[in-house]
Amino acid sequence: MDFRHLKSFITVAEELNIGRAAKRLCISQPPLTRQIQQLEEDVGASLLIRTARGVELTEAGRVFLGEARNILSLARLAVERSHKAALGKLGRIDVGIFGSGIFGTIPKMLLAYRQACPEVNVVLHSMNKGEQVEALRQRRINVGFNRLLAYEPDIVSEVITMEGLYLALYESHPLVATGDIHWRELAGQPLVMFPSSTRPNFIDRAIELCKLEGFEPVIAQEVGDAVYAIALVASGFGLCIVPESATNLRLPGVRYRRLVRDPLPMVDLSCIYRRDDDSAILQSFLDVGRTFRAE
Amino acid sequence: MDFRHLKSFITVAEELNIGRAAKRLCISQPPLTRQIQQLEEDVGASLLIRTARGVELTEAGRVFLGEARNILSLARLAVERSHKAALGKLGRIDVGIFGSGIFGTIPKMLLAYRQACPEVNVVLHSMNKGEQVEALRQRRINVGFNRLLAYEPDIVSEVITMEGLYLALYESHPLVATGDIHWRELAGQPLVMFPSSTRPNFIDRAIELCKLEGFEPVIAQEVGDAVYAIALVASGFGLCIVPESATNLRLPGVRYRRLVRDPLPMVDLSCIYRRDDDSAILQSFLDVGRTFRAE
DNA sequence: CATGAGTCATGCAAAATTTGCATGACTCGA
DNA sequence: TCGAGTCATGCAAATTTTGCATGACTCATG
Repeated sequence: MDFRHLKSFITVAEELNIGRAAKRLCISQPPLTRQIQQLEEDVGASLLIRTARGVELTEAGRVFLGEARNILSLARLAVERSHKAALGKLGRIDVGIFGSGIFGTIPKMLLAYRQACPEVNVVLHSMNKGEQVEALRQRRINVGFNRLLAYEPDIVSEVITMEGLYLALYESHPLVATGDIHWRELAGQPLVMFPSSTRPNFIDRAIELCKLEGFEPVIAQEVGDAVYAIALVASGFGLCIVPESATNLRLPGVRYRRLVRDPLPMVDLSCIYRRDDDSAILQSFLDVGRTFRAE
Repeated sequence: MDFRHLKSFITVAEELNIGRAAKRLCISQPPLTRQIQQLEEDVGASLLIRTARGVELTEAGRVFLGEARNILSLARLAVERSHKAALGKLGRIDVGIFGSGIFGTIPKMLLAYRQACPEVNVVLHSMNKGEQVEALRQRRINVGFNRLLAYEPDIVSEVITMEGLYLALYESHPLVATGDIHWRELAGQPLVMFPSSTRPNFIDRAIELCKLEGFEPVIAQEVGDAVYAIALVASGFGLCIVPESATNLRLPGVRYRRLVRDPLPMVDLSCIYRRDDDSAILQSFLDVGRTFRAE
């Protein structure tokens, strides 16, 4: 049994006449007759009733006709789906994402990817930078999002976007009255810092900038996640330096002001993946990510 | 693309080595290599990554592997289902049945058929004798159940069972006291008669027997259906001659007594079908019916 | 660093399969 | 009775598939 047999049988069943079916299939009648005979022998049942004016379907033939159509459409689907998989438009991608990554650019990018490749199942895994690198190596994720990654030989890091830094203040704080806030004004202010993940991290970067301005920051509290940090700001614990994307988290009693100095302090949002990963799905994902970088 | 390509690909995907797969398929390695190449060209995507130790699946290959397995199992199923259809064990059978046929032998037979051929969809249609013959000719039903069918050249009638006749009486009737009731005792009793369908019918038969006993029956009421007739008996309208199977209908206030004379009056329950219908489904249905006749 | 075992790919002739032509056997309506 | 139309079959030609020999390449190992 063969796809050719199925196609032939379907055509014969549609024409109810072997000669006409042969014409439609662009072969002559005898080979078509033989194909049907072979098929019947293979199936082990008579599929056609030969009459003087053509053929009729037996019950087995009617059943087989339906099945044959199913099989052929499934075959077409198989080719189509393989094609899509080869283009990275079908399958599954596991994405590592840090706690506060769900604000700002990343969800927009995921949404754009979903529209570009609706048949790819995107699975998000919450993990910090170190866990992402480990998970990439163990192939538990295909791609990760983080900031300030130290160089790793087997990992590629692509900057998706650079973000300015903002200060989160409780609304009764005197600095709220000003517009942009210069970094030096952080001197002496109690700061809530995050995250305490693999170095170099966001805290190191903030401390470094304070030193450049000539003061040691006052660290009121260290927490693991931006949401916790901003919640503490809301209850008056102190101020908090956050990347621009975190300002999308609106909590009552919290205001955000841009932090400035020369040069303007910024932090990257990057996409990381295995250097040896040439899978189409990763490529299609990165392609969407790169359109964001271009903006 | 054909089934051979799919089987080859599945084997290669299982072995991850073309040479070993070829051994399992009992062919040499070069033709298998070519089959995979053909398949890849047909699908329009690379399915395997050739390495020094064998092959790996690409993402398209993984997707195609799943689809190929689906297709092959569907193909096996197609053969199996056609086989079953050829044996009359799969499909649909439309059965014509008269109103009071749902008591007694017919439901037992339908149950037995359901167990014998669980994949045949049995569709019941309520219709009287004349409608059944018409529906058979128009192929709206495959088989019908009825009694006392007059000969029709294109219809075969097979007796499933012969049933004795019973008298339905309201419980306060004097004849309830006796055991079997002789036909002659019906003289002068008001009778509820059914059904008034195509002749010859059950009424004709009853009247004929009355005349043989030398009296004209007193017909209190004619109704179309046994259920109505027995309901009228329950409310004291009169007595009713019913086939044995109808005694399975128990209504409060109704008693049944066997009707006797010499020879014992009986009526057939028969199965009818088109003489030119040689479909396997009908045969499988009749086979079950015939086991009932044998009892 | 050379070697060798193992892999998949390819050229080519032989084998197997499929096709088309000619024709047969049969049915059915004019 | 005949003729047009159907499916079936014998046979040689065309096509496809196969196996053998061999090539190109990778990688572990001495």
